[in-house]
Amino acid sequence: MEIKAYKNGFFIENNKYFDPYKTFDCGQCFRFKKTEKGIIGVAFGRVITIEEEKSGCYIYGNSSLGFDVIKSFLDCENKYDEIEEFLKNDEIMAPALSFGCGIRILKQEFFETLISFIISQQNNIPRITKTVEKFSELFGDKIEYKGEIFHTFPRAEQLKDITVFDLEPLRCGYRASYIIDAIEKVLSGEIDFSSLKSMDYITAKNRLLTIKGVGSKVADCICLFSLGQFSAFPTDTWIKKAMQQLYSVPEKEILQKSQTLFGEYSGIAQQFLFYYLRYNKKVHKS
DNA sequence: TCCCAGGACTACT
DNA sequence: AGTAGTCCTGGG
Repeated sequence: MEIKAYKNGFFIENNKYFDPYKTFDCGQCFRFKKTEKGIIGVAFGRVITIEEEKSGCYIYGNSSLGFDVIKSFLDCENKYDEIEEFLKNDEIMAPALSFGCGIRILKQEFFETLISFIISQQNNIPRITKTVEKFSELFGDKIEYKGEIFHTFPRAEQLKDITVFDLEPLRCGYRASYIIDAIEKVLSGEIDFSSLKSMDYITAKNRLLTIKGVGSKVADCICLFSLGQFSAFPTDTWIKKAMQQLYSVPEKEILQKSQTLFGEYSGIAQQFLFYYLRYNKKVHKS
């Protein structure tokens, strides 16, 4: 997908394989919201807006955005037309692909993804959003943009010496101690983004599993949404039900089956399935 | 009041 | 090795 520098921002010409609303509303990120014109939120320490016009999308930041950063964030390199075409060979997936066409996998900041998806367990999206927002308010940097206050998601260094007590305002319950463990492991270098990025999917996932509160599902979310591991197939309760009912796969074989069905694009298939299920709650009863 | 929500841990067999 | 119970919290 082509992205061009335009004034002090960027422009993406109308493209059926980039729908900002679907992309930011398919559950992969928690810090963007709808506006009248498009989407606004915080990532990479900046306020980012995406506004849809007749000819395409304009992307701006409160301060200048690196071309490479935004290109990577929106996963401009991958060819979603080809990927979707490939996944459409599976007739069960086909309707989900048509329905969700335009979803892209965001490549998000590692630390934010790690903490956000720890918070996400046994939780619902509105509350996850609130908790992540509160976390940023408490520990991140304040940004004022067009009369509105935003907060960056804190870097690990900004969270030195915090305890579960400091997280009490989050009201995130037992997850607080998990967050503390994650912060400690990142600060000690035990969990290190650049080394994780250099690992293959399975090795990276296993390393992530050493963090308390990070199980298979959360680890897969981190692999997919921040490490660019598209083989990852986050299996939450919805996906579990769908795989059991649509593909008649026993629970234990879901991950394996995803690899044979979708291979290196498992993560993309997962997002389309998830988006489809959330809006067509057919496969909801056990 | 009880039950559950985009899981994971712990303590049992 | 595999699996129930349990865990914080807020909304229905």
